[in-house]
Amino acid sequence: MTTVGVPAGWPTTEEEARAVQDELRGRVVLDEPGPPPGTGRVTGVDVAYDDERDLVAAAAVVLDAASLEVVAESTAVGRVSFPYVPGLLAFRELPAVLAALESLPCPPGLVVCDGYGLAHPRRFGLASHLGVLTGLPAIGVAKNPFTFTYDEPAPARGSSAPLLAGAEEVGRALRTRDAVKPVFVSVGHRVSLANALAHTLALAPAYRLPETTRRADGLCRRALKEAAAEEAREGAADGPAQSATSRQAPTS
DNA sequence: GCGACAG
DNA sequence: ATCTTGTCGC
Repeated sequence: MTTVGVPAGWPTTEEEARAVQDELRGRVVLDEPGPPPGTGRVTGVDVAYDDERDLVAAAAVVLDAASLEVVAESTAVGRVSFPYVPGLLAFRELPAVLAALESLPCPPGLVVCDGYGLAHPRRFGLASHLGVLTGLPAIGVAKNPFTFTYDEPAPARGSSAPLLAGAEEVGRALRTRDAVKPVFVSVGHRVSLANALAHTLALAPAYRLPETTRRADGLCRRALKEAAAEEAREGAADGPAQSATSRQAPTS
């Protein structure tokens, strides 16, 4: 069990949060290709909320990039530290995500986020922010185009089209399944766009979303339900504090 | 000013 | 994100 406290100096207001993004975006590294797709480890992170009970649960699931089998996983539960504001998602999700990542029993390798990296109003979305704070290579795979525009990619799996902010390409709309709505991939930190696309495709052999986000989504939802149940059980005394759990897949 | 808007 | 049953199709 680890603690999920809010990082020191975490912004309280939208103005502070935007100032943090403006200051940190200069630290994003864009000239590294990142780990080769299909090798090493890839970690998916996701967060689930219960605003009623002021609970947030994050999960980190480490997969073997070649087999897509789960190598390790961890969860972290805490209190909501920031409201959802378009463009400031990282301030709502990162405290719990960072806690989950820190409680992993092994290195995460490439981190795949549920959201955007460079495809962001100030070019500093969740995946870039996570990358800068942890130093880890990171990419963003989102389910919606946010405020960006794109032309429909060809229907075949693997085809993609530029995700545009005006005339600037901030990512790609990538088809992971034939004739199914594309996912929106953008670079986070220390990974090239070409590799971000290759990783995403390799992680989504059967479903629209990468296995990393599917596994992390399922795990954080379970963790949230358990936390809500415990909250009710304890009558919300001191609150179930903020904790994290992790486990390693058995080596057979 | 109004509407849109990752999760 | 979350509220939510069944249903159409491979």
